[in-house]
Amino acid sequence: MPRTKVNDDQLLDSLTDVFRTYGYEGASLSRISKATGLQRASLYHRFPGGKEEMAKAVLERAGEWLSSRVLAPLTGPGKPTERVRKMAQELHTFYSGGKHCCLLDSLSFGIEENEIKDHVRGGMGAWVEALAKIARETGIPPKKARQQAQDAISRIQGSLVMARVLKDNSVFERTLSELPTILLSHK
Amino acid sequence: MPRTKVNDDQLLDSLTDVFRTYGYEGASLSRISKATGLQRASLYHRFPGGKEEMAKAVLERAGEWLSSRVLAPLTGPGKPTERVRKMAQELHTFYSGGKHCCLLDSLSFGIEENEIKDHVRGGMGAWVEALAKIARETGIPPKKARQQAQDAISRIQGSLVMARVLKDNSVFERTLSELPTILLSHK
DNA sequence: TTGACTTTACCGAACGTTCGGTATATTGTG
DNA sequence: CACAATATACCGAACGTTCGGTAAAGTCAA
Repeated sequence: MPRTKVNDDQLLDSLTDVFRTYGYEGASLSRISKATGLQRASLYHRFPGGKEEMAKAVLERAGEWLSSRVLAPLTGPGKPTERVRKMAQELHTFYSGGKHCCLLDSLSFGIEENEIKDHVRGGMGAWVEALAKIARETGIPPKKARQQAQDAISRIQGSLVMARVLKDNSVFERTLSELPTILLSHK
Repeated sequence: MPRTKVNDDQLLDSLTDVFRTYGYEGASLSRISKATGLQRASLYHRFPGGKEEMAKAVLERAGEWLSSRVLAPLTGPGKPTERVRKMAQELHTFYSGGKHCCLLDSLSFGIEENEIKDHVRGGMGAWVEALAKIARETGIPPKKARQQAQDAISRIQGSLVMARVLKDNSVFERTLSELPTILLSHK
């Protein structure tokens, strides 16, 4: 069989880039075609379900990425503080130092309630839960642990918004460096 | 001459709603037409410059709103803590308790660098500066004051994102209630 | 007061372009 | 050849925008 022009991983990389930059609606097939180097029909060959299937595949892989790289360090060995610092490192890579938008934000923007939004909601919910868990492990009461987990993610999301609006990723960088304090403070 | 079907204020209200929900690209003339009750051609009578002029008018008014209602209390009478609490109240109204997106976020999403994005950037910059100023007034060193101002806005933006994704405004509500602490902490 | 004239607000229809999606043809490899 | 992968050409619908025209309110001379 003829060699694929781009392999699945490269394809999903490009798709992820378009979806997180433009959102679901804004990710037109023209933009996707240009970003991937494949014509419309080729895209429909790889994703018979069209744009929605592309978005779901992107979300699927991002979810695996979140689990295996961002959340996994939280349950690994080492002191909790050190584990959170490790997560911050992974987040720095994931968001390219604040230059990228969050897929969970982009893909939930400007669309009606649907499966994609459900998927996104589930992803963020899992993230909150994972952060709350490690906070509880350090002896923080459940309710407070949950609040600090929410605050941590809220600050990550907010700093990414500020980075995009202000074209300045300094708040994002500082937020990541303060993550252990934000999440594990016993005050 | 004939009566206007909707006055300028009502018109801008509807426009604001569409732009902050769908972003610039996502705010199609069809959606705008439906939201305002005016046909496409009528919209071009009110805004000869088209969609871009509509967005600029919306931003203009939002900027005035920000200055007169959100930022003004910060320079008014009363203890700093009380003034920040007042701003939080206004923000609660502005964002309808977290049910609305932030226009600065929506309108800077998914578009290339242009006048609108400049306008948005200026608005957020002014907001940061106003918050940093009141923090400095309480004796917080300039650098730390600026960081706390950034954190305050970062948390507001992030909690609005979370409210949209999770369909739960509790983080937003709590963030507003903690604003005085976030902004004016001397720790 | 009347009727002609101007101004203003709005609308229906159409412009060329792009949208998401598809049917068909071409290409390249086993 | 068989068959997967990509490309070409096209579809109806929606995009932002423009144009010609209609109806209502204001102006003003007769």
